[in-house]
Amino acid sequence: MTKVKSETMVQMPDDYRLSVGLDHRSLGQTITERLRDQILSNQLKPGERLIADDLALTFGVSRSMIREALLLLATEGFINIIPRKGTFVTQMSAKQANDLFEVRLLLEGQVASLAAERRTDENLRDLRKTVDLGLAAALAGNVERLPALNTRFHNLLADTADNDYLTETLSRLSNIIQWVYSRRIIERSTDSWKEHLRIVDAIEQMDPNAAEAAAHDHITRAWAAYQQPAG
Amino acid sequence: MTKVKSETMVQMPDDYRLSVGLDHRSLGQTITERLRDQILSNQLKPGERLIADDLALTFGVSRSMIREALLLLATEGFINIIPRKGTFVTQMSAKQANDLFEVRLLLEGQVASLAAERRTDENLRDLRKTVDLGLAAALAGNVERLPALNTRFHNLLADTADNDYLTETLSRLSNIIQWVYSRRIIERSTDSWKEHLRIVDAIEQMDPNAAEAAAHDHITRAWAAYQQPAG
DNA sequence: TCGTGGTTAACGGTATACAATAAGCAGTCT
DNA sequence: AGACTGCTTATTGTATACCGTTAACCACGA
Repeated sequence: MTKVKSETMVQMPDDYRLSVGLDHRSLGQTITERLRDQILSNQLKPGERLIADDLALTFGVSRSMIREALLLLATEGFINIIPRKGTFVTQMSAKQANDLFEVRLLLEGQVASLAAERRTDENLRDLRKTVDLGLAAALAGNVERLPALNTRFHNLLADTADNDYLTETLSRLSNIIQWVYSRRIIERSTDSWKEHLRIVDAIEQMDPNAAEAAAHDHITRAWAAYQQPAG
Repeated sequence: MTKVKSETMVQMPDDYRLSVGLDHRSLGQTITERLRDQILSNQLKPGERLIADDLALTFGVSRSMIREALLLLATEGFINIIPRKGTFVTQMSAKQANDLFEVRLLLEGQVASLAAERRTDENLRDLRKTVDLGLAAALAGNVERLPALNTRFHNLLADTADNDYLTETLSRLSNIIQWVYSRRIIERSTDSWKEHLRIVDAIEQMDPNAAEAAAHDHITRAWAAYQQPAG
């Protein structure tokens, strides 16, 4: 936005962003999100076939944008592109869900641990505020606010851990995790937020081991709930 | 971790693949690989701008395919798409390299640990064979074979750990790891393969903690070498 | 030296075309 | 009836042409 220093270098825009991968973009990105939302909200069901032309029509964009979105969603694991056969919403096997759980356990534990090492007072304040809101909402049965708060909490944790790659890796998985676990999230929301609280407590004490343990505990309980026969 | 039980679900093509995300496809995929190779081999240098039209011309494909490839490479972190400004080969800061190291340490440690728990005799045989080849090649100064063997070793480890998500997450990072660390890999190749050997020994004993420790040690040494002033 | 405005190259996105292929259907043969 | 065969159609993969928008460059004048 200010001066462009033209050096004898390979050309670089001066507001070059250090962040990993792509940043915000509009249409393709937007379509990706809208499609992902439809998958998350179960409007598009596992196993269902996605037809590019139809999607282009319903979203009112060109097929190029749909292709772009499908490609991205495939890298996130939401859909499965089988060349020349079609694109299908992913159906997760029990083994895959378990694999996902293992990875989540690992990553969230590390995030909590790093967050405990590196937190600032401001981080802590934000985390506390979010946990307060989340716990209150859970107790009040205010379920529609919970997913957003949950996402916020995990994003704050990631920020606090201050590792771009870890954050990106985890956030890549977190959408799909949310998808898999969603059917159980609501009914254990109060417990879940109490567990969040324990993580934040450990972070406040700057105790990495306790934070990691609390995160592991949280994920393990979520997993146990998920595995219980649906009721 | 064994059989997949097929449930009564929505329509599924009968050769539906269980794997995560997209599978093989040709052109876009091919272009992605070729571009990635050019980045890995430093033909395209960090900070360099990539112009879609030019790439389309030089690769002899349409801009659509280039866009597709660029999108994918951006998700892998090799390039950085800045809307309305351009696409640039990623330039990694010291902090980012460090972030990457932390994540790698975590993931490789977990892979080694799981591999130690779950290995079969066949896994072990394959790992040993690869390490033997790698160590021999390193000692013989046969450097051109090392990258492929290294990749093979890590792929075998991932297979042994038997967790699709972990494998995919790690492999997504491994390309870029290879890129970052490449300038130092060759000069410590013998040490590196001796460290691999220690990982395999621990896996043979099915000792997860030892395997994880050996993996951590390996990554930490690679990191230390990377950080030394270039010579 | 600093703006200021015009020009241009590249990008974001659309529309359209076409070959290749998978899937379904119709009819045929046994 | 059931299996085989070939036609038809829907959809994908890829290319191309096109246009509005914007960032970068350039020249000029104060």
